[in-house]
Amino acid sequence: MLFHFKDKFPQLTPYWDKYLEFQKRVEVTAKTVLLGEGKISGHYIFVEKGCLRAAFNNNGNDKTVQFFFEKDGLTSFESFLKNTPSLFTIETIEPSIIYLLPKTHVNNLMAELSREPDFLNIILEVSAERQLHYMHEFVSFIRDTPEQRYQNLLNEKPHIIQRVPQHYIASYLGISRVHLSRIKSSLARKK
Amino acid sequence: MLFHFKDKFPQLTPYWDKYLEFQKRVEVTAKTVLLGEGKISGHYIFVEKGCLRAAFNNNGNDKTVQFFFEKDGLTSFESFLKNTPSLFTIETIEPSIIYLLPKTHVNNLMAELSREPDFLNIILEVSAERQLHYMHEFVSFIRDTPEQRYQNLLNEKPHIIQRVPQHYIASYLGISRVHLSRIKSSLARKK
DNA sequence: CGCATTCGGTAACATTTGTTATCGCTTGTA
DNA sequence: TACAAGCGATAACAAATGTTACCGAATGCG
Repeated sequence: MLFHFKDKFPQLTPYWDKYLEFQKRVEVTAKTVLLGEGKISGHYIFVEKGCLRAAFNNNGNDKTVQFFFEKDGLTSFESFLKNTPSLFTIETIEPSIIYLLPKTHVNNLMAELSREPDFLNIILEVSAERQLHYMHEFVSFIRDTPEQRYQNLLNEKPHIIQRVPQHYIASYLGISRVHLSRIKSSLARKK
Repeated sequence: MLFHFKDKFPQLTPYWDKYLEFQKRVEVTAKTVLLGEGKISGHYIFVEKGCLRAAFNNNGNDKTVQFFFEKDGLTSFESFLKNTPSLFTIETIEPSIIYLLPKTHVNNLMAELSREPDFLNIILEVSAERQLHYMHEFVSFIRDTPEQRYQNLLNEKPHIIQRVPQHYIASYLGISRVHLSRIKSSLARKK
């Protein structure tokens, strides 16, 4: 779940701030697991500083699903919503500063927010955005070659490529580390 | 946008029925285009009988994104929401009976629905479902081989494989028609 | 009926991608 | 400092997948 509540919906700032006191600030090293695959998500996670990824283990192969950076908020959506074991591990890539808001408070916050007249529209907008995000990823797999997918990432989200170790990006693109390396050198040759 | 309003949320039936009179019933042959790629979506589409697909043209290659059957409701979500050109064509696969509800009425219906106390939760549930649908498709591309994706489809949505021409399924799986044919005969040999 | 069109199977060959192994560079740490 | 571990480039080979072409069956239509 990817919210940018404060920046995108300033009218909600008072709500958000009210729950600041319930957030637990933690500083963690790189590769710290914030939520293990199979565990039930119990917090909303807000990235103050650093960089995280959501990933899962597939027969010993580590597969990255998404990256998160400063000001991103997230949970393992399905797990958080339905109280089911998380399909993903959430772990830091860099040393990071994280705020954790326990689920009970998230629920209270939601209940309060639902009285805000704009809330329905905000929810619709946020939901639509997330839906379109995954839809575009999905369509890209049907439509594009791995090389094109890498170029798209380079054009649309260069910060990911700059900040994230390459083998994570390879698994995110659905290809092997070796092949991503080949794609890069092939693109360098073309120029 | 995939709603099963009537079946899943019986409390909304009166609203739905009230707008029945504004729906236009059409009977169309196979391969009828209901919404062209690049056009702006102006209707909510409900499938009474038959089978549709959403697809797009990629350098002359036809790529299928999703299939729809009886009781599915749909629009080109992004186009409908933002009044932007649709990324997808929506067309019939079989001769079909379709109900079309013009956008203005959809908006009115939404406005009325938003007064229903359950509506926020319903919207959340529907949105979450759709988000998870696309997320699972996306994860499947990262995780699974084409052969596994075909088997998943066979296990989870056999009606698609039974009803839809094979070359549409191939493009939906992100592979060539020839390769899907290979996968099928390889699976047949294994058994 | 006869014909064109659509659809799916198969083969041969080309290209892409994965796997394994090796190397060098960097970084963290004992 | 020295050593191990992580990371990325590259090569050689294997496997997966795409492309093109051809065939035959089914279907729709004159």
